[in-house]
Amino acid sequence: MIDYRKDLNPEQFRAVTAGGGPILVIAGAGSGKTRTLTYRVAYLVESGIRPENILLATFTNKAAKEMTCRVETLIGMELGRLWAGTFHHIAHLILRRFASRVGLERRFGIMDEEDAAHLLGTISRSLGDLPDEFPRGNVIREIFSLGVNTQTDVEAVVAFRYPYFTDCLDKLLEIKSLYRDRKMEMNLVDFDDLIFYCVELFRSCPDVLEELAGGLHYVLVDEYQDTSALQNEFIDRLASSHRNLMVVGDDAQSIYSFRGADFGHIMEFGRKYPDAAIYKLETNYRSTPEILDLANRSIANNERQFFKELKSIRGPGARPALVPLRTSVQQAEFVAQRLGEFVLSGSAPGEIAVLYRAHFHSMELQMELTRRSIPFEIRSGIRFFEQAHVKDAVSFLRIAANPRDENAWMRSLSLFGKVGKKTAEKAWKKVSEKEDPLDVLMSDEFLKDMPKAARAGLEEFRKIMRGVTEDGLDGFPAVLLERVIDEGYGDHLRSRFPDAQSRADDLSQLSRYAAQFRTLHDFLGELALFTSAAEIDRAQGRERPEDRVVLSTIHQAKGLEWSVVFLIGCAEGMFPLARALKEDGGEEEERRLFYVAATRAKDELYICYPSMVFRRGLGGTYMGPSRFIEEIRWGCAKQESSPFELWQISNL
DNA sequence: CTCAGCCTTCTTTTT
DNA sequence: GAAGGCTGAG
Repeated sequence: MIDYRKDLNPEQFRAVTAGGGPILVIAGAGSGKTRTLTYRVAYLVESGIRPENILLATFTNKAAKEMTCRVETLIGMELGRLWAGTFHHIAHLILRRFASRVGLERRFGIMDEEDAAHLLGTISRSLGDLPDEFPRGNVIREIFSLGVNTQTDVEAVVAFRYPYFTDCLDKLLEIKSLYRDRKMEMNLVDFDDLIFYCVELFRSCPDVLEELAGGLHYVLVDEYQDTSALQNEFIDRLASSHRNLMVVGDDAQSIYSFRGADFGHIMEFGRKYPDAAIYKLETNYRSTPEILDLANRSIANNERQFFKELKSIRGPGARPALVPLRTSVQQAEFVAQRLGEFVLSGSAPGEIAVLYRAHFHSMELQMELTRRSIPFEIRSGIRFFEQAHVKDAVSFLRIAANPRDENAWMRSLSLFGKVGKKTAEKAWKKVSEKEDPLDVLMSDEFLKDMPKAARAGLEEFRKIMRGVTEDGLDGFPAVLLERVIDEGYGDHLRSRFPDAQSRADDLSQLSRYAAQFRTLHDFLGELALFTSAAEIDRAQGRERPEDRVVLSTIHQAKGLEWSVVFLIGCAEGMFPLARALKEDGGEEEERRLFYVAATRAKDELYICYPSMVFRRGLGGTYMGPSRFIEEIRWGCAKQESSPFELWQISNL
């Protein structure tokens, strides 16, 4: 039995042992939010609620995995059929079961963002001559996505967020409808569709909703401040039968408005559910008072927020260091040197993180760390499944799983010598005429009137596809993936990439991951929703020992903590990022991001900024320190009362 | 007509 | 560092 009183503070205890009904938990940074949620699940299970009657929605796969593990450790048993996962994951499970009720085929495939953007680009180009300022595929995708997530139409999104595309509106609407048709033809859905179709399903099929919501006695939502309108309706409906909905979040840490998140949802939860109980967690266990003081002073500059006062329970520590530097190269040298000193004095590298606003802010540091052979783990940049070679190899499997997936055909075909866009298109045309494109591929007819030069390549393609399809759909995904590599993709890698070995290693890792899935559909479905190699490691329970310094964007650092945090690139224009300030409420969102970054640190915080920023073309420009630094310093003329310790460069 | 290689452009944040 | 556009070669 768990001793809740002993393990939890009074604030947490009240939230964990609360009764039913709607509950809002405002959880400040480092106040034990995850602890509260995991104990709540444990508490429910110990009170006799069956795991399959509990739903726990999170934002990342990692958070879901971590929380289930922690609950299992707490209660000393496996949770089996607990509904835990990201919104997309849960929606995916539901949609597989009820696809036909919303007009989808049961075996639909999932497109990632890159595929979606590419398809949208192709569609818009097919509309003929477009002005140069017409949005590119990835921008169109963003516009549509924002529309779906905020539950508004394209007109509204363009009017409020993209007024400069007003002239393109008619074309955009046309593209949207073509996009919908093409997805249907190809039997594909995009990320947003997963949730959107579920909500449609709930709206139009009360019997389905009743069945699902009836089974969910308790619904818990993590990171509620980052939910979109669409996700909100999804959650509300799932909790509609029993109304035992507990949402946990912190309005001060809402940082995803760019993809439709609206922390208005957390602010207005009490109005939507007038009988909601509200609990606040305001004790911070993580950071020293000095670090917390800095964070509190910063966020105080925001107008729209819940009032709360985070208190540290820790003894005094060092003031956060403010480190002015001349250039980003010097900044990289400083961080690398300081890291070296920490490691020499016995700190574990895994207890240290370097955070930044945007991927490319870490370029110089990456080079410097490599030069000094300081091992680091980078949690940003290209995501594992979006790397070309991973998508290439997987595209053969996608054809096998869903022969109508034109994207996959085009991608695979184009990989071979002398097969370009035109030949690939021609091949697809021929193959898609018949009911089963794979039959045509294997027949003699396939090579007829194909360009002579391309025949060898097409033959190679056919060889791989034969390997992948000969067992029908009964082959194990891991085996099929190996076959793609053995039957020719391995050669392709070696001939094309200088780093073929490391790419091949990626694929073996992928194949090991694939081994846990029985069918191709299970594998491909999950694959689209996972995002990083690190997540594969975690999913397989072999997280490596923390022997590396972590480099991460602030976004990806949310919910994590380190003993020492370096926040780099705190120059005006880099952070807040000039482009983000153009958005409505952009400054406040950037400040929340600053708040998230600062509150990741337990013991020491270094805030670094280069004063010279090199920009493309025009040499170096002088940039002052971030306004987030200046506004905190303002009014603290005396160095003794400043929240910062100014770092002397001569230390370098 | 088709492909491949070179050039320019842009690079916020992510399930 | 990658994706689209342009141009020369086949």
